[in-house]
Amino acid sequence: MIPPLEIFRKYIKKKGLRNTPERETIIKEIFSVHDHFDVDELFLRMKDQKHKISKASIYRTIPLLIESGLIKDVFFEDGHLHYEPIYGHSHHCHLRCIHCGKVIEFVEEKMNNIIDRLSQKHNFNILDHRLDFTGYCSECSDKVTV
Amino acid sequence: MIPPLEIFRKYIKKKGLRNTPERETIIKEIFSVHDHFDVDELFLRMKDQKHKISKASIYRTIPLLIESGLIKDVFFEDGHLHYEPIYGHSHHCHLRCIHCGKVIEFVEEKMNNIIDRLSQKHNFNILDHRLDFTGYCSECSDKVTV
DNA sequence: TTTACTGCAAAAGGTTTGCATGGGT
DNA sequence: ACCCATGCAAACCTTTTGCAGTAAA
Repeated sequence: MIPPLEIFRKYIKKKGLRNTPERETIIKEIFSVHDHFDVDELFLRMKDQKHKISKASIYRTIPLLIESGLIKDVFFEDGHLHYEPIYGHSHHCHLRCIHCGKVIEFVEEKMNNIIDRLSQKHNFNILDHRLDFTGYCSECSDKVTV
Repeated sequence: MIPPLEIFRKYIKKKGLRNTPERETIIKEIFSVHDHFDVDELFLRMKDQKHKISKASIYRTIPLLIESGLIKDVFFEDGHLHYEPIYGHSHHCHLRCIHCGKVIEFVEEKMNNIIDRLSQKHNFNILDHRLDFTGYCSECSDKVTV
């Protein structure tokens, strides 16, 4: 598999932009963990590792990462977007506990059928989808017996 | 069917809060059209009808409308959340064109099966879900032949 | 050498909040 | 009468932007 950094370098070259150490550091940090992140968390993760990269650079890099297919925004919570790395990971959906915040990821095989059917019926060129479930996980549904 | 206003009045009473003309006006305006809205649009719709209700009141009312099951937030776009009335409407999903913004709503019957299966498998008490598709609609996929 | 990128700080834009007034119960 | 809700404006928070300096290509 082509590594994320290579994907990004090709994208940058195609766009006639410039690659920088800051951008590569951001990508390395994002792909060092397969997990959701928001801008502030990513900023702090890099700060912990003595990488002094400004939030402005993170904000300016994120659209490039989305357009190159490396990450995508997965949900809006606490007043801001949360992202996750998608390159190299199969498309998955989320099951999120609204009490403890735990997220379970799973792959829903039936989605392809649904997409085919919808594309035909509504004459849509479907490029992406998101399927998310919210509720209480096993531990929390005991605690929160409303 | 119990009207939205009645639902809200019951909710308010149960919570020991107070009902106000402002809140009722907001609910009437939201349910006068079955369509997505954001805070600013709602504010302007009411302004057009000479209802001088502040944005602060809208922002303070929205959580009550969500908790009482009248509306929910459906997607984040252009830097803010968009809502839609859900009370009295069957649960539906969205097919959204990323070029012209057109939204098609549809009901996906298979979701109940998926929910049952997931609830069992992950021992989750699933309360809500959202399934959204994005891509190009029939008109736009011609224009945007990348 | 050109000009895109960075960091900083200021600005912008949406949402929340403090406060005095008003109004539901 | 109590005290929750309102409107206003200020505060808040996340994101964007202007600018001067820096560094890819």
